[in-house]
Amino acid sequence: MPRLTDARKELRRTQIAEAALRCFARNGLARTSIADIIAESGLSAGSIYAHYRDKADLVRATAREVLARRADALGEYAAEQPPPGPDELLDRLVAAIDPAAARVGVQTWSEATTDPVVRDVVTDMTDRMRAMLHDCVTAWLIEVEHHDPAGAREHAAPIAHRVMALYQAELLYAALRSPTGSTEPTGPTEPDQAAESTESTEETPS
Amino acid sequence: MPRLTDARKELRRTQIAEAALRCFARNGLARTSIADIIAESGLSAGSIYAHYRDKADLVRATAREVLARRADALGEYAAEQPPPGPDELLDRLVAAIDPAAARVGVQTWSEATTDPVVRDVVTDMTDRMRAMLHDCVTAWLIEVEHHDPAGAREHAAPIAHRVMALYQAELLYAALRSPTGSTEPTGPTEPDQAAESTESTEETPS
DNA sequence: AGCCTAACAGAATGGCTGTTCCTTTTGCGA
DNA sequence: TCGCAAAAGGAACAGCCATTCTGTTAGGCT
Repeated sequence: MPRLTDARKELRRTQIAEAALRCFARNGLARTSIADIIAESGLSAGSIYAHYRDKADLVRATAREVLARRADALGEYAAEQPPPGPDELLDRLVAAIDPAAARVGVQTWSEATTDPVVRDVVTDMTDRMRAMLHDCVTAWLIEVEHHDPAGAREHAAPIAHRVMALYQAELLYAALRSPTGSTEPTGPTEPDQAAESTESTEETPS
Repeated sequence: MPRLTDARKELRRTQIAEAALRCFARNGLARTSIADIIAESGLSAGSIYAHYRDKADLVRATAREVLARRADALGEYAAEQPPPGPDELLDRLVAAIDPAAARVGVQTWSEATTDPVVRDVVTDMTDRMRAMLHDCVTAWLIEVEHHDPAGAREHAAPIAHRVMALYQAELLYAALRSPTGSTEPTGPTEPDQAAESTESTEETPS
């Protein structure tokens, strides 16, 4: 094959990224192997490594994807006229949460704890979303609440901060509420039995 | 050695768990190998496996530990007289956040996404903390705000929910703000600067 | 249409990881 | 104090996993 056209190349990249996303949502970032992604995407190792430098690169790409999708949703809501108020905005954002994406989102936060690149992606996206919220709340204060335009932005800042925080908490709750990972999609592996309680307290009198 | 006395056994368990905690805070749950924990604790594989069934068991134990520590801090604040209001309670909780513990806490959330046992631990602890907040806010409403005792509990519920959510979001921010892990297996973690004062929002959450 | 090159498939590999096994040591009960 | 069994040490091991390599194929450019 010659160098693929940009459109086709991007198509393959998203094909891989979405397969990875499904795997991550199912089994978590750490417990997803390249073999899993190969099985899920229907491609091969060679193909994947032709499009992503390594696994960390793929993780970063999906992290960007998940966060960007969220930011897009927010931007959509925030651009409406008249500008929605903070409570309504939060309600809409929460209602639009996709459990699978929420799981991967939380995993992304964890990854950000360790990987500086992912951390920057997360903080950038968070700041961007907060800025959009800030704009929206400011517009709402002025246009709907008839707040004094002079101090509106300043007044809106803590509100935007709070909406962002509450949204992220709801994201966490959605991730925890949704069912835990299933077995692998293909392959005859025995279903892993969940470990029983593992705490100490040996009551054996021996 | 015969079966160790209970006190000594628990001592070894916490010695291992705290070494693991440092490793997790430094490199993350997934990137921490048993070899790392061996090096950090100064013990051996045989010793570790005498006290914990496997790595997952150790992870679960540290997850419990981290969350329990947080719940204890909350319980301490909430038991004060007169009962602190939601804003002050949140400020205190946020000020008491330890960056290393916050990192491991976020990693715990991620693990809860995949491991049903950890998920139950996280949800149980979250519910317990929320219940404590609920009690505290109820007492505050009645004793400080002179709210009608009849509907106080009902009125306090959404407030407690919000405080919990805002606290968890601040935990996330602390985890992202703190420096990313080093590669050195150095011993004690140096305390990072605590979060600045969180501006109190204009009013109690509606 | 035809070539040329990069995408792709799939096996090979080497390093690392969790866990176990066996030996040595040592704390505790008697 | 003595002895024993459990705990600690640490090497060994088996399996997995990310990545690479070698052909093979097929898409775009001329």
